[in-house]
Amino acid sequence: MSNPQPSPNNVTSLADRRLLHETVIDQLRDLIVQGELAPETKLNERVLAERLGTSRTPLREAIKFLASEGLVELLPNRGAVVAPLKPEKMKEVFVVLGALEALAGDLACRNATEADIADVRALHFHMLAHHAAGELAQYFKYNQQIHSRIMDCAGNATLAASYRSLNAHVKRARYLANLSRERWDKAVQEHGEILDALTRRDGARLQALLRDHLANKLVLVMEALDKRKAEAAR
Amino acid sequence: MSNPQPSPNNVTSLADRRLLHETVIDQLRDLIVQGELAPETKLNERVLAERLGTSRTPLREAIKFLASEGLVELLPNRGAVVAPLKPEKMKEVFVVLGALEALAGDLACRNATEADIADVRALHFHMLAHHAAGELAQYFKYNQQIHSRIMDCAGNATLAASYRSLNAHVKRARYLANLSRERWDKAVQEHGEILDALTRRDGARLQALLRDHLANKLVLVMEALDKRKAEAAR
DNA sequence: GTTGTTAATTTTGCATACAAAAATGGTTGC
DNA sequence: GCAACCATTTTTGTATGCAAAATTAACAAC
Repeated sequence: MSNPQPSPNNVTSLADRRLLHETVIDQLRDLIVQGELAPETKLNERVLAERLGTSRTPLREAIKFLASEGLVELLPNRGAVVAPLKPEKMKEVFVVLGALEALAGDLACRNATEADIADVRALHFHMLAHHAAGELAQYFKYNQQIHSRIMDCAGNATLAASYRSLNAHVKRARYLANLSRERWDKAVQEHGEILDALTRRDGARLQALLRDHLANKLVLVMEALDKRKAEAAR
Repeated sequence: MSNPQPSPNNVTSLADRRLLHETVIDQLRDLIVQGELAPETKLNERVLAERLGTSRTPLREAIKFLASEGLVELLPNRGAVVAPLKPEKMKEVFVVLGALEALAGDLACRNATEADIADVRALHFHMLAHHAAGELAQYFKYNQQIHSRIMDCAGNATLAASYRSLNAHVKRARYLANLSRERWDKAVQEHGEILDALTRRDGARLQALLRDHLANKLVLVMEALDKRKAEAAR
């Protein structure tokens, strides 16, 4: 049997063999979203490629991909930089996100199964637990999951993709916003109302709540951006 | 006045010297949107690069960029194909576009200058002229410009970018929808009401009109897709 | 004829090489 | 000292080369 192992014991599933440039896209996106690569950082291809353990070609492909998402900006003949975190841009993003989340809330009230809503409720109580314990990072994680879950309940993958793309910008800002206890409590209370509206499948109310929730978050982010700017000035 | 004019005969402005891969992005997008590269066409890198007069590297970068826009799909180790035109996907896109256009309409009613509205009106009458003359291609052109113009009046570049990206999918479908005279007349009439609502800056009404207008367009596209599918079946 | 297997071809994915443009640094003239 | 200019270095943009994977074709067994 001189079979050179064509594929009898092919254990690697199709999902496993991810391509290098795809992992690079994810790595680079994480670096940007988590602030390790600060806004307006120049992306030196040689240095970054080495850091990510790859060559320039897949890195450049990843940069183009993220440029379309708006996380990096392309400067002709001068490479690329991490997209700046401009207050004006952030306002725009929140307005669009508001419309997308509102739409998702409305659709979710119509399309969610009872099991879906039970899942959101479970996440909600996890979030409450971390809020009570003062664990901000964990709180953020479940908070984010709740919003994503509602988005998924809407049953519109295109909507979800647009949301995810824009939400990356907001996530970036989160790492520099520090929540006061008062604001934090308020956000948690709003989440209670959101869960309530979803449970009663009151689409109109859920829309309004999500919009308000985002508007309050925008205030937080703007304050953080102003503060950062003030610090940069002195 | 020491105007920094780097070189006297530097006619090429910064916008002019576009990079090869940027022109490739636009060329490839046009090929897809205008249907020259049909849905599900395999993108052979060697062939396409030759056709666009470039090498594989810029082409691959362009493909990654358009993948993020959703116009092409990446198949690991199997290259890329033009994104299929699935009815399900189209429905999703229209729902999201509806929310974005409605938002734009509302913002436009608040932010547009009188000059902006006059521009839209001018485009509207150009469109009417081409409708009267039965010139479908020119009608589409002005129709599209009206919607884009309203989008611009909203004064939210992020919103506009999201709209443009999703709208590319719809444009693709347009090339296979053939408008009956009745439907065409109805669309034109709707445009009259849209212009009216904008003129009166009635945001709530403009939102509703734009949503309905899109819903009607969706019906057209779905019919065209069904028809195409039926033809493909026999 | 169909199915399964294997060799040949093609195509993709990544790395590298090379050319053009931009950034840097140093020198000169004032 | 400093501004302008030119040479050097670095970095980007594009093309090409090469290995791995996938597709195709050919062929054998049933």
